[in-house]
Amino acid sequence: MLPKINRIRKKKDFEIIFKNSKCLRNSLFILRIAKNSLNLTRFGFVVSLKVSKKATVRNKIKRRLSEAAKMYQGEIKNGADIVFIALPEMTRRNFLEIKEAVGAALAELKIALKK
RNA sequence: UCAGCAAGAUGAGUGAUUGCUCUUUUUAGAGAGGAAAGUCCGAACACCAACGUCCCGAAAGGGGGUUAAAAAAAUAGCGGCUAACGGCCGUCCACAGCAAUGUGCGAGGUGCGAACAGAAACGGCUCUGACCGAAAGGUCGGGCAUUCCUUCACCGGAAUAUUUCUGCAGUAAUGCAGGGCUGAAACGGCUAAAUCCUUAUUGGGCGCAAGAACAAAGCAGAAGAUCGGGUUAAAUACAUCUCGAAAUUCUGUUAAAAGUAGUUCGCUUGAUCCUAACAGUAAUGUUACGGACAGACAGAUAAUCACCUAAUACAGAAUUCGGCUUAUAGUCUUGCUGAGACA
RNA sequence: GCCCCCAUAUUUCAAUGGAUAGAAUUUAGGCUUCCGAAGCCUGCGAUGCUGGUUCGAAUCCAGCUGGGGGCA
Repeated sequence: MLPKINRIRKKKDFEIIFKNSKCLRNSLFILRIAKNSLNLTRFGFVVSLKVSKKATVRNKIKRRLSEAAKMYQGEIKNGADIVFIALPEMTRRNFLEIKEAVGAALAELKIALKK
């Protein structure tokens, strides 16, 4: 799990990010990214009831996404809020596949941000 | 020994590395369940309301207490347990089963629904009184009241006075056995609801997003990353036009009230669990220099490896407890049934 | 998290516990027309699932499943 400071924790923050953020989508999840005024990278994870009815499954997806995000944390420039919205396809994938997908998505974003 | 059925228990452990939450702060310590689930019941606690209610006060008001009545709804042999319950335990009876055991169709009444068929499942039928008629039948009424027994109560039973036949048992209610008849259906007719009525008991509303404390941002102007729409040949390669939303930054000016954003409390040591002793058939209760005990708030309790093993299921605490219901791999225990073998 | 509601043809709605679950709409075929539309006729098509009560359940009772709403 990521420490508390690196998580997005307030409802207002989520609202701001959803209002003005860039969007990226693949088969596993939707990714939204926005700049923040802090000198930190923060992550948020959304797993709705539509993904799975079981709380254990939802928790597992959150933990896996969190772990994947943690591995790439160092490569991202500080000052970004990133939100992952999980899709139902998530339930059928293992950790390695999720990790690869997260890596690919973040790499694509890094190029976009540099320019 | 194998197979099956029923009931119950358990729901892994140790070490290392990395990471998270809380408490301590140098260290270290603690960290999901038997169902945490469904939200089907019952309580605690909190606020609100009302009063057949009490205390303080001159009053304003404050602090307790209760939920009487009515309505919705629930329960129902008898006795016990519990804070309470629609729950649990014991027991009687009835039913099911070879049995272990399970079920509760267990308060009282009405007898609705009933086309066809039928003597009969209620605009009917039977019994009975009066009148009309030769008869078949028709018309108008009655099926009450009293006494005794029984029940917490409502009710019910018996006699005056009656609901298929025979036999046996019984004071009786009724039970058992056999016969006859009816129909699609009856352990029926002698039955019977979860529908309707009555009685007794329970029963105010609302749920921790309850509720409490502290308490910012203000207003005007300017710039504006970025996002969305429009225009357009193209607006998701970049630059550029226009409208709207905007994190953030700068400047000026900011009295009170308020209780918003937010923060903190509520929040976890309690009708708690384990162990032992005693009381009790049991549910359960009492006692102990005894032991154990997650507390988050976009929400922690995880990942990897090794050893070990039968360890592969269902599944994630959210104010807290007591139940019920549903999901559940593997292992273990007890009882029963069937088959085979041996004595 | 706490508290509630709903489920009937493709869709929108009906239906005292009682005969084959009804109407509009959709859809298929036919009639009508030179061809369409409209109209007329005929057909297909449903009680979310599993049990229980009952002689009989869309309806009553219990448990699941799937949708939807309110409360900061």
